[in-house]
Amino acid sequence: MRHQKIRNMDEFATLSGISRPTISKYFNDPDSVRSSTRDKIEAALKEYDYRPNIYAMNQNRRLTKNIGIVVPYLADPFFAEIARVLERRCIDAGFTPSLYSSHGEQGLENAILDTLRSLKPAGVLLAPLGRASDRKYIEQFCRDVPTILFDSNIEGVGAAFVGSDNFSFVSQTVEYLNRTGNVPCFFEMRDPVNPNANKRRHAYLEMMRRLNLEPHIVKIDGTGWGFEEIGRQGALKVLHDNMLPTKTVLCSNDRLAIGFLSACHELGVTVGRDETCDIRVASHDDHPYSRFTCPSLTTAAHDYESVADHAVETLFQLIDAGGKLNNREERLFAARLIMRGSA
Amino acid sequence: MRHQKIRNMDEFATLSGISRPTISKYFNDPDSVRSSTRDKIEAALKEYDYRPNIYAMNQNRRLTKNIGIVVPYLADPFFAEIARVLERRCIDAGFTPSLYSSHGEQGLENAILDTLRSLKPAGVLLAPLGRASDRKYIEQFCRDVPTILFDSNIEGVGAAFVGSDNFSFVSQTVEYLNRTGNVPCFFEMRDPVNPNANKRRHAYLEMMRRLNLEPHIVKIDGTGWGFEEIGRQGALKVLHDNMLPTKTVLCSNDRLAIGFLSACHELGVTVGRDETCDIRVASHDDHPYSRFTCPSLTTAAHDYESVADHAVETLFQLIDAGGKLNNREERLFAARLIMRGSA
DNA sequence: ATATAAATTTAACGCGCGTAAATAAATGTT
DNA sequence: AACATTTATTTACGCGCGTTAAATTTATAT
Repeated sequence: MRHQKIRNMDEFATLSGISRPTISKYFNDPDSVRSSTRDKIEAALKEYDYRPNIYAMNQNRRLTKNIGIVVPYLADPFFAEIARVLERRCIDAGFTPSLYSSHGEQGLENAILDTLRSLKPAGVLLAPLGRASDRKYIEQFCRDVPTILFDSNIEGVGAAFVGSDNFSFVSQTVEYLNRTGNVPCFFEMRDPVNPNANKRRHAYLEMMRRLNLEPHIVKIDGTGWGFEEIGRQGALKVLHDNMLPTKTVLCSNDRLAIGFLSACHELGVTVGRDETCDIRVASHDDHPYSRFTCPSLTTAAHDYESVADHAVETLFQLIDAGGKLNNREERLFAARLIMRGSA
Repeated sequence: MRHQKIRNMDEFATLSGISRPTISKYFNDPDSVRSSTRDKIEAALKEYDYRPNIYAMNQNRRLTKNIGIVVPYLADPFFAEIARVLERRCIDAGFTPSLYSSHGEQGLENAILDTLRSLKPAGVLLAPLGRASDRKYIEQFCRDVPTILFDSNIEGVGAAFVGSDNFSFVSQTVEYLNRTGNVPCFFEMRDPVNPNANKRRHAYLEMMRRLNLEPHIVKIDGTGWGFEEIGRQGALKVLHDNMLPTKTVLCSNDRLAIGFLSACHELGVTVGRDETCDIRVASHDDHPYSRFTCPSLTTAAHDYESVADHAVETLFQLIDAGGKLNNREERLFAARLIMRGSA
């Protein structure tokens, strides 16, 4: 590699002995040029280490190769994990993903959408805040930019939705808990930020109805995205007041359950499927830390890979179709029950 | 707000009654224009909702307003948290941060640096992979792009380093553990990826020497960034073989400790500061989940805010200074001991 | 009222690349 | 070998904004 600095594509074209439009074509799709010229270009590329100016590239292009990925809360390892898979898929497909976290704030979510708008991305994968989202703002954004919603649905917004089937989660845990012991009560936040929480509550009620059992819902206070602490405080209160309606607790999500288990330990309440234990606790999401809780958490796992794959695939279809799909697909993936120590 | 679409700055200039160069000046620094014209521009901005094309903006500018933030592993809530604070600081200062995770892979770290290079950022905040980093690659990058290293130092690379003082972490935990009970052994991975791990081991050995105590280091196998599982497997083995040299365990970091506690629970080994407990466990980092382990984890906390503030401040100085600082400062922040249930 | 400084306007060029049309060359087919 | 087809070259324009220099207007100070 020579240390000669190359200013622009013209210079590189001269040095590689290929015309500039062909070089341009190569960078937009290496397979679009004859293999012999491709070899020449790549040889020169090794020799001179030239990279086209991305700003100049994108300014005059119909569509950039950028993809925006937006999650509501990146400090939640669940979103970090799914973002990781999404990023990888985009890179493999030749796109340049950029990752954004709304940090649970509506203002930031809107600001991110503004930023994305000016990035002129080929498409966007958006997991909205949920109840805290500015629906109209997102709606307008989705009209302008090809967007797939994931994780948390907003009815009718975006070209498609890809997520997990909350009924599949809850039906499996309820069925399992009921079959292997006593009836579960449902432990959740009073005002959940995420619409999945509502779907899960409804699924619980529906399952209990089908099984001809009386449902019990335990609602705890707290706002924001610090679910573990909220779950812990709620559990401390419920356990202390002896207000648990049943000896089996089904938490709406793993992060609440992590807090719940922490409270149990603090109060000396033993948790496990063992007969000698005081209570059982189960949950949903298969959070990356759920296998390291004490005891390890029985939960229902997202099909991360499928959700990510299908979201990205749908986005690529959307991009290929020019930004519009005929009908708004809502694709839900089933959960997988993970039996561990806690229930 | 009228729904008229504005194509470019020229059009917006006409509509707002201000000349284009002045509009351009305004977007580069609103305070650089007279307040009366600023008012006119901002009135028109509300009316027409125009945003300059960022690609056209950046292509012909010496320096963009972009700042790159790179962390080794975003699924680790510690990095997610510090990234959150860094992002916020950059936004508040009028910059546009973009976040990248190396996902523990050298290839990806290098690819991210390539991407950043073509983004022509004003500056970069880089937490390198550590031992897995391609030193020469990073060195070359830092020569071309104003870069501040944080969390994990590479001697002589980058314009400055901002991180935590590992000796401060370990000295406090060792002193505390020794004072309140028996001597701690040091639990760590055999081949740690992060240079902080080595500093912590040395700090442990030094502290034990000062206290005239015999050091014991327990090294466990495992590679990669799945520290919890590595800690768990290591602990299962050590506990099963009864190879723990002392009844107090000081883990190199919280993620290992989370795995350790999980193993203890599985094997029925009780953990806590209480006399009746089998062992005590402490650690370092004050990981976001360390307060929710069972029992909650005694640990030494990073001064997140100070590290983030100082890293960003130093970067801004670096940018103002035109990309070069006279001497490479290495700034370390002290830890704060957090006493919880585990030790 | 005048001198001076500061801000704005006008006019124009350049940045690096996308893209299109016409032409030329290479490759494939019979 | 003649033809059709694919691929590359030449030429030229445009994208939207940064930036500069000179001319002009406006604000501030004397």
